[in-house]
Amino acid sequence: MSRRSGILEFAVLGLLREAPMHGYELRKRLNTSLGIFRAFSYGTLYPCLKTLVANGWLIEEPGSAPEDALAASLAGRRAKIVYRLTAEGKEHFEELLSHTGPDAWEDEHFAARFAFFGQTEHDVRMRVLEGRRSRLEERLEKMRASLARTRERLDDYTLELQRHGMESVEREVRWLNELIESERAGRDQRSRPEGAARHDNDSGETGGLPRHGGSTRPDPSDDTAK
Amino acid sequence: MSRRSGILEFAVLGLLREAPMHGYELRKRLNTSLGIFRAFSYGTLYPCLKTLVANGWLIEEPGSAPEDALAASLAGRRAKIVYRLTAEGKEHFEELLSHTGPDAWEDEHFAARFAFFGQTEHDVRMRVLEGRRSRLEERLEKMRASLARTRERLDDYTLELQRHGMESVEREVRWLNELIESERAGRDQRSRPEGAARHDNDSGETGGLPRHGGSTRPDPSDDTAK
DNA sequence: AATTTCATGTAATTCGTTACATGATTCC
DNA sequence: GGAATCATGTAACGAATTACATGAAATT
Repeated sequence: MSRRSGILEFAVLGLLREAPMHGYELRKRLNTSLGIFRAFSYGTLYPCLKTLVANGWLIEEPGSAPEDALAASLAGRRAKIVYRLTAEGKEHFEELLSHTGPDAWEDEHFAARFAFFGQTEHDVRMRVLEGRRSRLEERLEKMRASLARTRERLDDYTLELQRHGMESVEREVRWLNELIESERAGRDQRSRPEGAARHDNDSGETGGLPRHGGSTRPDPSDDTAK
Repeated sequence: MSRRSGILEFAVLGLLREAPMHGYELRKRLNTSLGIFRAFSYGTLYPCLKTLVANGWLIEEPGSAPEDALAASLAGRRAKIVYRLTAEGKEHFEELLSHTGPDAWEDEHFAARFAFFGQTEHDVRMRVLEGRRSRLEERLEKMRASLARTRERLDDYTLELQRHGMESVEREVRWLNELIESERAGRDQRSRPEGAARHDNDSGETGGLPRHGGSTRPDPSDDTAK
Protein backbone atom coordinates (compact mmCIF):
# COMPACT_ATOMS: atom_id res chain seq x y z
CA MET A 1 0.00 0.00 0.00
CA SER A 2 0.89 3.61 -0.55
CA ARG A 3 3.57 3.21 -3.14
CA ARG A 4 3.32 6.97 -3.95
CA SER A 5 5.79 8.73 -6.16
CA GLY A 6 7.25 10.28 -3.09
CA ILE A 7 8.07 13.58 -4.69
CA LEU A 8 5.30 15.43 -2.96
CA GLU A 9 6.04 13.79 0.35
CA PHE A 10 9.70 14.56 -0.03
CA ALA A 11 9.13 18.18 -0.99
CA VAL A 12 6.69 18.73 1.85
CA LEU A 13 9.12 17.42 4.41
CA GLY A 14 11.89 19.50 2.91
CA LEU A 15 9.88 22.69 2.96
CA LEU A 16 8.68 22.11 6.48
CA ARG A 17 12.25 21.71 7.63
CA GLU A 18 12.66 25.40 7.02
CA ALA A 19 9.53 26.48 8.84
CA PRO A 20 6.10 25.25 9.93
CA MET A 21 3.39 26.22 7.48
CA HIS A 22 -0.27 26.00 6.53
CA GLY A 23 -1.20 23.58 3.80
CA TYR A 24 -2.20 26.55 1.74
CA GLU A 25 1.18 28.20 1.90
CA LEU A 26 2.91 24.89 1.38
CA ARG A 27 1.11 24.49 -1.89
CA LYS A 28 2.14 27.90 -3.12
CA ARG A 29 5.75 27.23 -2.33
CA LEU A 30 5.52 23.85 -4.01
CA ASN A 31 4.40 25.53 -7.19
CA THR A 32 6.85 28.40 -7.25
CA SER A 33 9.72 28.74 -4.80
CA LEU A 34 10.80 25.23 -5.44
CA GLY A 35 12.56 25.11 -8.78
CA ILE A 36 10.01 22.60 -9.93
CA PHE A 37 7.22 24.60 -11.44
CA ARG A 38 4.96 21.65 -11.28
CA ALA A 39 1.55 22.31 -9.80
CA PHE A 40 0.09 20.27 -7.01
CA SER A 41 -3.58 20.60 -6.20
CA TYR A 42 -5.23 20.60 -2.78
CA GLY A 43 -6.85 17.32 -3.68
CA THR A 44 -3.36 15.88 -3.64
CA LEU A 45 -1.77 17.90 -0.92
CA TYR A 46 -4.21 17.67 1.97
CA PRO A 47 -4.61 13.89 1.88
CA CYS A 48 -0.84 13.63 1.67
CA LEU A 49 -0.45 15.80 4.75
CA LYS A 50 -2.86 13.54 6.61
CA THR A 51 -0.82 10.46 5.85
CA LEU A 52 2.40 12.21 6.82
CA VAL A 53 0.77 13.03 10.14
CA ALA A 54 -0.37 9.42 10.47
CA ASN A 55 3.24 8.35 9.97
CA GLY A 56 4.34 10.61 12.77
CA TRP A 57 6.48 12.77 10.51
CA LEU A 58 4.34 15.86 11.02
CA ILE A 59 2.17 17.21 13.76
CA GLU A 60 -0.77 19.48 13.37
CA GLU A 61 -0.79 22.64 15.42
CA PRO A 62 -3.49 25.25 15.79
CA GLY A 63 -3.07 28.12 13.33
CA SER A 64 -0.73 30.94 14.21
CA ALA A 65 -3.44 33.52 14.89
CA PRO A 66 -4.34 33.20 18.58
CA GLU A 67 -8.09 33.11 17.98
CA ASP A 68 -7.85 30.01 15.85
CA ALA A 69 -7.54 27.61 18.72
CA LEU A 70 -10.64 29.04 20.25
CA ALA A 71 -12.42 29.19 16.92
CA ALA A 72 -11.72 25.56 16.24
CA SER A 73 -13.28 24.50 19.47
CA LEU A 74 -16.54 26.23 18.60
CA ALA A 75 -19.40 24.92 16.47
CA GLY A 76 -18.45 23.57 13.05
CA ARG A 77 -15.69 26.09 12.53
CA ARG A 78 -12.86 24.73 10.54
CA ALA A 79 -9.49 24.96 12.21
CA LYS A 80 -6.50 26.47 10.55
CA ILE A 81 -3.73 24.00 10.81
CA VAL A 82 -0.05 24.64 10.89
CA TYR A 83 2.07 21.63 10.06
CA ARG A 84 5.33 21.16 11.87
CA LEU A 85 8.03 18.61 11.21
CA THR A 86 8.66 16.19 14.07
CA ALA A 87 12.05 14.82 15.00
CA GLU A 88 11.10 11.57 13.24
CA GLY A 89 10.09 13.56 10.19
CA LYS A 90 13.43 15.32 10.14
CA GLU A 91 15.19 12.01 10.40
CA HIS A 92 13.07 10.51 7.66
CA PHE A 93 13.78 13.43 5.35
CA GLU A 94 17.49 13.14 5.94
CA GLU A 95 17.27 9.48 5.09
CA LEU A 96 15.37 10.15 1.87
CA LEU A 97 17.87 12.84 0.97
CA SER A 98 20.94 10.66 1.20
CA HIS A 99 19.38 7.36 0.17
CA THR A 100 19.86 7.50 -3.57
CA GLY A 101 17.66 4.72 -4.91
CA PRO A 102 17.23 3.95 -8.59
CA ASP A 103 14.46 6.53 -9.19
CA ALA A 104 16.59 9.31 -7.80
CA TRP A 105 17.90 9.97 -11.30
CA GLU A 106 14.54 10.46 -12.95
CA ASP A 107 13.57 13.94 -14.12
CA GLU A 108 11.29 15.05 -11.34
CA HIS A 109 12.96 13.09 -8.58
CA PHE A 110 16.21 14.67 -9.55
CA ALA A 111 14.75 18.18 -9.63
CA ALA A 112 13.17 17.69 -6.22
CA ARG A 113 16.45 16.46 -4.77
CA PHE A 114 18.41 19.23 -6.36
CA ALA A 115 16.08 21.81 -4.84
CA PHE A 116 17.15 20.59 -1.41
CA PHE A 117 20.84 20.25 -2.14
CA GLY A 118 21.48 23.05 0.31
CA GLN A 119 20.44 20.71 3.09
CA THR A 120 22.79 17.88 2.27
CA GLU A 121 26.50 17.21 1.86
CA HIS A 122 29.04 17.31 -0.87
CA ASP A 123 29.22 13.53 -1.16
CA VAL A 124 25.53 13.04 -1.62
CA ARG A 125 25.36 15.88 -4.11
CA MET A 126 28.13 14.36 -6.17
CA ARG A 127 26.47 10.97 -6.14
CA VAL A 128 23.18 12.42 -7.29
CA LEU A 129 24.70 14.63 -9.98
CA GLU A 130 26.84 11.85 -11.38
CA GLY A 131 23.99 9.37 -11.26
CA ARG A 132 21.79 11.78 -13.09
CA ARG A 133 24.43 12.39 -15.70
CA SER A 134 25.00 8.76 -16.45
CA ARG A 135 21.27 8.21 -16.64
CA LEU A 136 21.01 10.95 -19.24
CA GLU A 137 23.95 9.55 -21.15
CA GLU A 138 22.22 6.21 -21.33
CA ARG A 139 19.12 7.92 -22.57
CA LEU A 140 21.12 9.71 -25.20
CA GLU A 141 22.69 6.48 -26.31
CA LYS A 142 19.29 4.90 -26.77
CA MET A 143 18.05 7.87 -28.71
CA ARG A 144 21.09 7.80 -30.94
CA ALA A 145 20.71 4.10 -31.61
CA SER A 146 17.01 4.37 -32.24
CA LEU A 147 17.52 7.27 -34.60
CA ALA A 148 20.23 5.41 -36.48
CA ARG A 149 17.88 2.48 -36.94
CA THR A 150 14.90 4.46 -38.16
CA ARG A 151 16.46 7.49 -39.77
CA GLU A 152 15.51 6.75 -43.37
CA ARG A 153 11.92 5.96 -42.59
CA LEU A 154 11.23 9.25 -40.85
CA ASP A 155 9.99 12.42 -42.42
CA ASP A 156 11.69 15.76 -41.92
CA TYR A 157 9.53 16.93 -39.06
CA THR A 158 9.81 13.76 -37.04
CA LEU A 159 13.52 13.84 -37.62
CA GLU A 160 13.76 17.45 -36.51
CA LEU A 161 11.77 16.63 -33.40
CA GLN A 162 14.14 13.86 -32.49
CA ARG A 163 17.19 15.99 -33.25
CA HIS A 164 15.86 18.70 -31.00
CA GLY A 165 15.01 16.25 -28.26
CA MET A 166 18.51 14.86 -28.29
CA GLU A 167 20.00 18.30 -28.27
CA SER A 168 18.01 19.12 -25.15
CA VAL A 169 19.35 16.08 -23.39
CA GLU A 170 22.86 16.96 -24.51
CA ARG A 171 22.46 20.42 -23.02
CA GLU A 172 21.25 18.87 -19.81
CA VAL A 173 24.41 16.79 -19.65
CA ARG A 174 26.55 19.87 -20.19
CA TRP A 175 24.72 21.58 -17.36
CA LEU A 176 25.45 18.65 -15.08
CA ASN A 177 29.09 18.77 -16.09
CA GLU A 178 29.27 22.38 -15.01
CA LEU A 179 27.57 21.58 -11.74
CA ILE A 180 29.85 18.66 -11.04
CA GLU A 181 32.86 20.77 -11.80
CA SER A 182 31.90 23.58 -9.49
CA GLU A 183 30.91 21.03 -6.88
CA ARG A 184 34.42 19.63 -7.08
CA ALA A 185 35.92 23.09 -6.93
CA GLY A 186 33.77 24.21 -4.02
CA ARG A 187 34.08 20.99 -2.04
CA ASP A 188 32.22 21.08 1.23
CA GLN A 189 32.13 24.84 1.26
CA ARG A 190 28.41 25.10 0.90
CA SER A 191 27.01 22.32 2.98
CA ARG A 192 24.94 24.72 4.97
CA PRO A 193 23.44 23.80 8.34
CA GLU A 194 19.67 23.64 8.77
CA GLY A 195 17.31 25.25 6.30
CA ALA A 196 19.39 28.35 5.90
CA ALA A 197 18.31 30.77 3.23
CA ARG A 198 20.39 33.03 1.10
CA HIS A 199 21.11 36.43 2.52
CA ASP A 200 23.94 37.65 0.39
CA ASN A 201 22.03 38.93 -2.56
CA ASP A 202 24.82 40.84 -4.18
CA SER A 203 27.17 39.86 -6.90
CA GLY A 204 30.37 38.67 -5.22
CA GLU A 205 31.54 35.18 -6.12
CA THR A 206 29.74 33.06 -3.61
CA GLY A 207 31.93 30.09 -4.25
CA GLY A 208 30.00 27.08 -5.53
CA LEU A 209 27.73 27.42 -8.49
CA PRO A 210 28.60 28.63 -11.96
CA ARG A 211 27.72 32.21 -12.74
CA HIS A 212 25.67 32.86 -15.83
CA GLY A 213 24.92 35.82 -18.04
CA GLY A 214 21.96 38.05 -17.48
CA SER A 215 19.56 36.48 -19.96
CA THR A 216 17.57 35.05 -17.12
CA ARG A 217 17.53 38.11 -14.94
CA PRO A 218 14.06 38.83 -13.61
CA ASP A 219 12.07 41.33 -15.56
CA PRO A 220 11.47 44.75 -13.94
CA SER A 221 7.85 44.45 -15.01
CA ASP A 222 6.94 42.34 -12.03
CA ASP A 223 3.67 41.26 -10.51
CA THR A 224 0.53 39.18 -10.82
CA ALA A 225 1.72 36.08 -12.58
CA LYS A 226 -1.59 34.47 -11.93
CA MET B 1 -17.05 9.49 -19.99
CA SER B 2 -13.75 8.87 -21.70
CA ARG B 3 -12.30 12.36 -21.46
CA ARG B 4 -8.83 10.91 -22.26
CA SER B 5 -5.88 13.14 -23.00
CA GLY B 6 -6.21 12.32 -26.65
CA ILE B 7 -2.52 12.14 -27.33
CA LEU B 8 -2.48 8.40 -27.62
CA GLU B 9 -5.61 8.37 -29.73
CA PHE B 10 -4.21 11.06 -31.97
CA ALA B 11 -0.86 9.36 -32.38
CA VAL B 12 -2.44 5.98 -33.12
CA LEU B 13 -4.62 7.44 -35.85
CA GLY B 14 -1.66 9.30 -37.30
CA LEU B 15 0.56 6.25 -37.38
CA LEU B 16 -2.15 4.08 -38.88
CA ARG B 17 -2.60 6.60 -41.67
CA GLU B 18 0.75 5.49 -42.95
CA ALA B 19 0.08 1.77 -42.76
CA PRO B 20 -2.03 -0.83 -40.95
CA MET B 21 -0.25 -2.37 -38.00
CA HIS B 22 -0.43 -4.74 -35.05
CA GLY B 23 -0.91 -3.20 -31.64
CA TYR B 24 2.53 -4.45 -30.79
CA GLU B 25 4.25 -2.64 -33.61
CA LEU B 26 2.17 0.44 -32.95
CA ARG B 27 3.50 0.59 -29.45
CA LYS B 28 7.08 0.36 -30.58
CA ARG B 29 6.61 3.16 -33.06
CA LEU B 30 4.88 5.21 -30.40
CA ASN B 31 7.93 4.91 -28.20
CA THR B 32 10.58 5.53 -30.80
CA SER B 33 9.80 6.61 -34.35
CA LEU B 34 7.58 9.34 -33.15
CA GLY B 35 9.73 12.12 -31.80
CA ILE B 36 8.03 11.70 -28.50
CA PHE B 37 10.09 9.22 -26.58
CA ARG B 38 7.32 8.75 -24.15
CA ALA B 39 6.44 5.18 -23.38
CA PHE B 40 2.95 3.84 -23.61
CA SER B 41 2.22 0.47 -22.10
CA TYR B 42 -0.04 -2.25 -23.45
CA GLY B 43 -2.35 -1.67 -20.57
CA THR B 44 -3.02 1.71 -22.11
CA LEU B 45 -2.75 0.90 -25.76
CA TYR B 46 -5.00 -2.12 -26.21
CA PRO B 47 -8.02 -0.69 -24.41
CA CYS B 48 -7.56 2.50 -26.42
CA LEU B 49 -7.54 0.52 -29.67
CA LYS B 50 -10.80 -1.13 -28.64
CA THR B 51 -12.52 2.19 -28.11
CA LEU B 52 -11.19 3.52 -31.40
CA VAL B 53 -12.71 0.48 -33.08
CA ALA B 54 -15.96 1.10 -31.20
CA ASN B 55 -15.99 4.63 -32.60
CA GLY B 56 -15.64 3.30 -36.11
CA TRP B 57 -12.27 4.91 -36.66
CA LEU B 58 -10.43 1.62 -36.95
CA ILE B 59 -11.27 -1.85 -38.08
CA GLU B 60 -9.67 -5.04 -36.93
CA GLU B 61 -8.34 -7.35 -39.59
CA PRO B 62 -6.90 -10.83 -39.24
CA GLY B 63 -3.11 -10.79 -38.86
CA SER B 64 -0.97 -10.63 -41.97
CA ALA B 65 0.29 -14.20 -41.77
CA PRO B 66 -2.25 -16.34 -43.67
CA GLU B 67 -2.54 -18.97 -40.93
CA ASP B 68 -3.75 -16.44 -38.39
CA ALA B 69 -7.33 -16.35 -39.61
CA LEU B 70 -7.52 -20.10 -39.34
CA ALA B 71 -5.72 -20.12 -36.02
CA ALA B 72 -8.13 -17.62 -34.56
CA SER B 73 -11.12 -19.74 -35.44
CA LEU B 74 -9.72 -22.70 -33.53
CA ALA B 75 -9.96 -23.37 -29.82
CA GLY B 76 -8.93 -20.53 -27.53
CA ARG B 77 -6.12 -19.35 -29.79
CA ARG B 78 -5.61 -15.66 -29.65
CA ALA B 79 -5.90 -13.89 -32.97
CA LYS B 80 -3.29 -11.53 -34.25
CA ILE B 81 -5.02 -8.34 -35.13
CA VAL B 82 -4.01 -5.78 -37.67
CA TYR B 83 -5.59 -2.39 -37.18
CA ARG B 84 -6.53 -0.38 -40.23
CA LEU B 85 -7.79 3.20 -40.40
CA THR B 86 -11.29 3.58 -41.80
CA ALA B 87 -12.44 6.50 -43.96
CA GLU B 88 -14.13 7.96 -40.88
CA GLY B 89 -10.93 7.54 -38.93
CA LYS B 90 -8.98 9.38 -41.61
CA GLU B 91 -11.49 12.19 -41.52
CA HIS B 92 -11.40 12.34 -37.75
CA PHE B 93 -7.62 12.52 -37.71
CA GLU B 94 -7.63 15.34 -40.25
CA GLU B 95 -10.08 17.19 -38.07
CA LEU B 96 -7.95 16.74 -34.97
CA LEU B 97 -4.90 17.84 -36.90
CA SER B 98 -6.30 21.18 -38.00
CA HIS B 99 -8.55 21.87 -35.05
CA THR B 100 -6.17 23.74 -32.75
CA GLY B 101 -7.92 23.79 -29.39
CA PRO B 102 -6.46 25.31 -26.26
CA ASP B 103 -4.47 22.19 -25.24
CA ALA B 104 -2.73 22.07 -28.58
CA TRP B 105 0.06 24.23 -27.21
CA GLU B 106 0.88 22.04 -24.24
CA ASP B 107 4.16 20.16 -24.21
CA GLU B 108 3.08 16.72 -25.24
CA HIS B 109 0.18 17.79 -27.39
CA PHE B 110 2.50 20.04 -29.28
CA ALA B 111 5.09 17.31 -29.75
CA ALA B 112 2.46 14.90 -31.01
CA ARG B 113 1.16 17.45 -33.47
CA PHE B 114 4.58 18.38 -34.64
CA ALA B 115 5.38 14.75 -35.35
CA PHE B 116 2.54 14.75 -37.89
CA PHE B 117 3.28 18.12 -39.42
CA GLY B 118 4.15 16.36 -42.66
CA GLN B 119 0.51 15.43 -43.01
CA THR B 120 -0.88 18.93 -42.74
CA GLU B 121 -0.60 22.36 -44.39
CA HIS B 122 1.48 25.46 -44.01
CA ASP B 123 -1.32 27.45 -42.37
CA VAL B 124 -2.01 24.92 -39.67
CA ARG B 125 1.68 24.51 -38.98
CA MET B 126 2.12 28.23 -38.57
CA ARG B 127 -0.84 28.44 -36.24
CA VAL B 128 0.47 25.65 -34.07
CA LEU B 129 4.04 26.94 -33.97
CA GLU B 130 2.99 30.47 -33.14
CA GLY B 131 0.49 29.31 -30.55
CA ARG B 132 3.16 27.20 -28.94
CA ARG B 133 5.58 30.07 -28.91
CA SER B 134 3.22 32.49 -27.24
CA ARG B 135 2.31 29.85 -24.70
CA LEU B 136 5.97 29.44 -23.83
CA GLU B 137 6.44 33.18 -23.65
CA GLU B 138 3.62 33.40 -21.15
CA ARG B 139 5.23 30.65 -19.14
CA LEU B 140 8.51 32.50 -19.21
CA GLU B 141 6.84 35.66 -18.04
CA LYS B 142 5.33 33.87 -15.08
CA MET B 143 8.63 32.31 -14.18
CA ARG B 144 10.37 35.67 -14.37
CA ALA B 145 7.76 37.32 -12.19
CA SER B 146 7.78 34.50 -9.68
CA LEU B 147 11.56 34.55 -9.52
CA ALA B 148 11.60 38.31 -9.05
CA ARG B 149 9.19 37.96 -6.15
CA THR B 150 11.04 35.21 -4.34
CA ARG B 151 14.65 35.71 -5.37
CA GLU B 152 16.03 36.78 -2.00
CA ARG B 153 14.41 33.98 -0.10
CA LEU B 154 15.88 31.21 -2.24
CA ASP B 155 19.11 29.41 -1.69
CA ASP B 156 21.72 29.03 -4.42
CA TYR B 157 20.62 25.62 -5.60
CA THR B 158 16.97 26.46 -5.89
CA LEU B 159 17.95 29.60 -7.72
CA GLU B 160 20.17 27.69 -10.09
CA LEU B 161 17.38 25.23 -10.75
CA GLN B 162 15.03 28.02 -11.67
CA ARG B 163 17.61 29.76 -13.78
CA HIS B 164 18.23 26.56 -15.67
CA GLY B 165 14.53 25.89 -16.10
CA MET B 166 14.01 29.31 -17.57
CA GLU B 167 16.95 28.93 -19.86
CA SER B 168 15.46 25.72 -21.21
CA VAL B 169 12.22 27.46 -22.01
CA GLU B 170 14.13 30.30 -23.65
CA ARG B 171 15.93 27.80 -25.84
CA GLU B 172 12.64 26.25 -26.77
CA VAL B 173 11.39 29.64 -27.90
CA ARG B 174 14.48 30.14 -30.02
CA TRP B 175 13.89 26.77 -31.62
CA LEU B 176 10.36 27.76 -32.46
CA ASN B 177 11.60 31.00 -33.94
CA GLU B 178 13.85 29.06 -36.28
CA LEU B 179 11.04 26.76 -37.24
CA ILE B 180 8.66 29.61 -37.89
CA GLU B 181 11.23 31.35 -40.00
CA SER B 182 11.97 28.38 -42.17
CA GLU B 183 8.28 27.67 -42.38
CA ARG B 184 7.80 31.16 -43.76
CA ALA B 185 10.68 30.71 -46.15
CA GLY B 186 9.53 27.33 -47.36
CA ARG B 187 5.85 28.27 -47.62
CA ASP B 188 3.68 25.43 -48.83
CA GLN B 189 6.61 23.62 -50.36
CA ARG B 190 6.44 20.71 -48.00
CA SER B 191 2.80 20.04 -47.50
CA ARG B 192 3.11 16.48 -48.62
CA PRO B 193 0.15 14.39 -49.65
CA GLU B 194 -0.86 11.30 -47.64
CA GLY B 195 1.48 9.69 -45.15
CA ALA B 196 4.51 10.09 -47.35
CA ALA B 197 7.84 9.18 -45.85
CA ARG B 198 11.22 10.64 -46.53
CA HIS B 199 13.16 9.04 -49.32
CA ASP B 200 15.83 11.59 -50.08
CA ASN B 201 18.30 10.76 -47.41
CA ASP B 202 21.22 12.71 -48.77
CA SER B 203 22.45 16.10 -47.87
CA GLY B 204 21.02 18.49 -50.50
CA GLU B 205 18.95 21.34 -49.09
CA THR B 206 15.52 19.86 -48.93
CA GLY B 207 13.90 23.23 -48.51
CA GLY B 208 12.05 23.64 -45.27
CA LEU B 209 13.73 22.88 -42.01
CA PRO B 210 16.88 24.40 -40.61
CA ARG B 211 20.07 22.40 -40.98
CA HIS B 212 22.11 21.79 -37.88
CA GLY B 213 25.65 20.79 -37.12
CA GLY B 214 26.66 17.20 -36.59
CA SER B 215 26.52 17.08 -32.80
CA THR B 216 23.42 14.96 -32.99
CA ARG B 217 24.54 12.63 -35.72
CA PRO B 218 23.81 9.03 -34.82
CA ASP B 219 26.64 7.11 -33.32
CA PRO B 220 28.29 4.43 -35.46
CA SER B 221 28.12 2.11 -32.46
CA ASP B 222 24.52 1.17 -33.11
CA ASP B 223 22.31 -1.60 -31.83
CA THR B 224 20.31 -2.97 -28.95
CA ALA B 225 18.96 0.11 -27.26
CA LYS B 226 16.82 -2.02 -25.04
C1' DA C 1 16.46 -26.86 -26.55
C1' DA C 2 16.37 -22.51 -24.79
C1' DT C 3 15.87 -17.72 -25.12
C1' DT C 4 14.26 -13.70 -27.13
C1' DT C 5 10.95 -11.26 -29.51
C1' DC C 6 6.33 -11.14 -31.17
C1' DA C 7 1.60 -10.67 -29.69
C1' DT C 8 -2.76 -9.79 -26.88
C1' DG C 9 -5.03 -8.88 -23.14
C1' DT C 10 -6.99 -8.01 -17.82
C1' DA C 11 -6.99 -6.54 -12.77
C1' DA C 12 -5.29 -3.95 -9.31
C1' DT C 13 -3.18 0.05 -8.16
C1' DT C 14 -1.08 4.74 -8.24
C1' DC C 15 -0.93 9.36 -8.84
C1' DG C 16 -3.07 13.12 -9.71
C1' DT C 17 -6.81 16.54 -11.29
C1' DT C 18 -11.43 19.03 -11.35
C1' DA C 19 -15.35 20.31 -9.38
C1' DC C 20 -17.66 20.89 -5.44
C1' DA C 21 -18.64 22.55 -0.61
C1' DT C 22 -17.57 25.72 3.02
C1' DG C 23 -16.22 29.57 5.36
C1' DA C 24 -12.80 33.36 7.33
C1' DT C 25 -10.02 37.41 6.50
C1' DT C 26 -8.16 41.25 4.10
C1' DC C 27 -8.21 44.84 0.84
C1' DC C 28 -10.46 48.43 -1.75
C1' DG D 1 -20.33 45.89 1.19
C1' DG D 2 -18.04 43.26 -2.43
C1' DA D 3 -14.00 41.06 -4.30
C1' DA D 4 -9.88 38.73 -3.75
C1' DT D 5 -7.26 35.80 -1.24
C1' DC D 6 -6.68 32.79 2.60
C1' DA D 7 -7.86 28.23 4.18
C1' DT D 8 -9.48 23.19 4.40
C1' DG D 9 -11.39 19.53 2.78
C1' DT D 10 -14.21 15.49 -0.17
C1' DA D 11 -16.08 12.83 -4.24
C1' DA D 12 -15.82 11.64 -8.75
C1' DC D 13 -13.09 10.87 -12.22
C1' DG D 14 -8.93 10.40 -15.50
C1' DA D 15 -4.83 8.63 -17.40
C1' DA D 16 -1.57 5.66 -17.13
C1' DT D 17 1.35 2.06 -14.97
C1' DT D 18 2.67 -2.62 -13.11
C1' DA D 19 2.04 -7.17 -12.62
C1' DC D 20 -0.11 -10.95 -14.19
C1' DA D 21 -1.66 -14.49 -17.61
C1' DT D 22 -1.07 -16.65 -22.05
C1' DG D 23 0.97 -18.37 -25.95
C1' DA D 24 3.20 -18.36 -30.94
C1' DA D 25 7.33 -17.55 -33.88
C1' DA D 26 12.05 -16.65 -34.72
C1' DT D 27 16.77 -16.92 -33.51
C1' DT D 28 20.87 -18.81 -31.50
